[in-house]
Amino acid sequence: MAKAPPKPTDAELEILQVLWQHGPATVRTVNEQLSKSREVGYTTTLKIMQLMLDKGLVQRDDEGRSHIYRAAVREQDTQGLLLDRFVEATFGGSALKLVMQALGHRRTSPDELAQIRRLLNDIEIQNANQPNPNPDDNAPGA
Amino acid sequence: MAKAPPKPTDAELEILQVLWQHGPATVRTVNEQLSKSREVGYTTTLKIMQLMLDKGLVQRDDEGRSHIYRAAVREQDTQGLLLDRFVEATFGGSALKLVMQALGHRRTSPDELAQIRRLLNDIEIQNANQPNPNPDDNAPGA
DNA sequence: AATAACATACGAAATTTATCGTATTTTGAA
DNA sequence: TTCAAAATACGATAAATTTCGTATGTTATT
Repeated sequence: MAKAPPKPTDAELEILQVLWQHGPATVRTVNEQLSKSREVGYTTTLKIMQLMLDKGLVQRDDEGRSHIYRAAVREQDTQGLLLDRFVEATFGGSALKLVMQALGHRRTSPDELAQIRRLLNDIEIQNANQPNPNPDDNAPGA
Repeated sequence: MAKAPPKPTDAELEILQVLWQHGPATVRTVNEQLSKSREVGYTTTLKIMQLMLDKGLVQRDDEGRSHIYRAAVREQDTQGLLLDRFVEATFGGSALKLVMQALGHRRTSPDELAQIRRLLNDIEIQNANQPNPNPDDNAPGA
């Protein structure tokens, strides 16, 4: 079984964001996107993408003159992995604290609040339909 | 005006967590707490705490034989700072996506859901009473 | 074929972080 | 006072990350 790719670094995450949003792209395209927000040399981007290939974070099609890179990890999986680590390091493992901080200390639009309410409803429906998917979590009987 | 302390590193954050929870403490005490979850040498902890002093992340009382360190940054402020950076790096700046991921991809207890609902209610009351007190505060170039 | 333009490969430097060994200082007790 | 225990200070190393220069290879055009 192939080893799971490691946690991406900050620079790698920037590149993944571009690939997730844009789809498969050349080094040049990625570098142009990155250059919109900060200055970065072409060979710097190239090098990082080559390292990402070694780590299994991206795949590439190297036919033709320039190679086409694509993300080899999914956006949601990666965000989830990073979120777990972040919650652990910063909020002592409490996702609730994170959400409270995120919602409580910045402006949140009515539309966003509505989306979150819908999500809460969905979750509660899930909970109602499958109240105890992991019996070890709770005490039996009740 | 004194410069704001920088973003703490992972090891520094670990130490801050101890100081926030335990209150002012010696290097030895902090090191003993850290040693509960992983192996770390005394002088390693000492060194990091000295660097944190230079950076302004902690203060210390150096009377007596051993120095007493205390956090110089508040827990909520620090979490907020780190959260901002994390949201930017991982979710492209969308706090909504972060919350959706945090709530959607892990089990959330009914009690936690209730707390979040209460928070949503509070926020909407705030919004209704003071729809937009300071429009320039948020929203850097989207 | 020669060449300009562009692409990749690779080595190496600079930074940051984390770690720890050793030297020095302080303090309390013998 | 002398000594041992414990604490701090400091230097150095190692690993990871980021950066970029330079060498090399490829392609299309003239």
